[in-house]
Amino acid sequence: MKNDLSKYKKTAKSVRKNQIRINNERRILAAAVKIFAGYGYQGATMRKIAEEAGLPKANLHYYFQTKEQLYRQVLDGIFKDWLAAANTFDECEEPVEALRGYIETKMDLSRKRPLESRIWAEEILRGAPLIQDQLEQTLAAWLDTRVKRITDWINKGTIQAMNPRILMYMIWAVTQHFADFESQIRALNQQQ
Amino acid sequence: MKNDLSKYKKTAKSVRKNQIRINNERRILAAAVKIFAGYGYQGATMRKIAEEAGLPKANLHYYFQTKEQLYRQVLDGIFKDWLAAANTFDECEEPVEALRGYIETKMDLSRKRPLESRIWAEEILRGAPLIQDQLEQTLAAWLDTRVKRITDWINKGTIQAMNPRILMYMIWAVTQHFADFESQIRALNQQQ
DNA sequence: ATTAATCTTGACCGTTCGGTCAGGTTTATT
DNA sequence: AATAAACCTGACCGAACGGTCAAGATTAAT
Repeated sequence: MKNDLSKYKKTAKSVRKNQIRINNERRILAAAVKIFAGYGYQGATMRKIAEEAGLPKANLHYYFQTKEQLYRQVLDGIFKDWLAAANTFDECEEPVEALRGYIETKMDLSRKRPLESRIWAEEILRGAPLIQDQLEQTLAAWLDTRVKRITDWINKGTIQAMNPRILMYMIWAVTQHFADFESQIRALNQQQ
Repeated sequence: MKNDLSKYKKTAKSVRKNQIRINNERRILAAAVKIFAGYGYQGATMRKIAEEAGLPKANLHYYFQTKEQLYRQVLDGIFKDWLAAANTFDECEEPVEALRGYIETKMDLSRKRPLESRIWAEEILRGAPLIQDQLEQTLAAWLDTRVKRITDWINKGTIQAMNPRILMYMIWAVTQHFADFESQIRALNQQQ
């Protein structure tokens, strides 16, 4: 098998991946993000990604065996960013500060990485065929602990009572909306 | 040209489209909504739509010359529903009632027609290649008049001051989120 | 310097796509 | 009953898709 990574463990030096591999994988992943965001999974073609990366198509298949594997790695990267941003929720004890910090971090993410937000949105739109497991396990667990935290605040009377789960959905909806629906917002803001 | 509709104007009876044509166009459009919503524009194939409609593929091309024309008609239908719902905004003089009515109508639309909402979302996600004109003209005009109405309320002191445009974006974001991200919400709600 | 591992790539393959078309069938008109 | 208009559809087409492969080029290890 060409891409069996165990071979890299033979020598001390190649414990880390070769620099060529690192560079090319990065280039391909960056190109894949652009193309997947612009055309969707089905609309994106290996040819377009190869052009964007400035490499021959066959070379992409050397580093990522299939289009689906490449797409999975893109999704994994997005999910990691998502979770990293999510942890800002725990940095403050005070509900106002915690929520404000989380919302600001999410807005920053939408502003700085709109392409990733759109890839995520399209995956969910299609029924989350590839990331349902991660949603039901990792993300659901993350949400549960935060829901409990908000519930504690409500019980202590620190904040007004409401459905914590719905609150989180609304925060996600609004913050991601500005990345996902950017073309609509730009069209509407344009005149005046 | 096979589908030149001017031929229907020859006789009094055929001023309206033939019943066969009406029925089949409806069947095809209904199937197209399901398939476009489930797979996206690129992922949807004429073969899948034909299967869903229970018709041979060649028959689809008899009523809709190209895949893009079929897609455009689907989008037009969605846009009309969208605008019809939007007009409930004007039914009340009171800001609280007007906004509540509008939000409820939008939520109803998300609940009853989630497929259409997802098709719209995907079109925007891809940069609105086919509906940019409608966004910049019809929808922008609609939004402008409502923004002015909200601004009037603010100036009269009837409601708290805020950015009316952003308010509308937030309403859209939250109401449509429950249709567009349904699979994520279902995955997260599932455990408890 | 030699060998082995890794990387590169043009050419190619089977499949599926949107779309066409000839020719038959059904429906409407006279 | 005859003619015309509308409808139907299996078979087919060129293009583009994801993916493969053999053979050469480059880099690393000895």
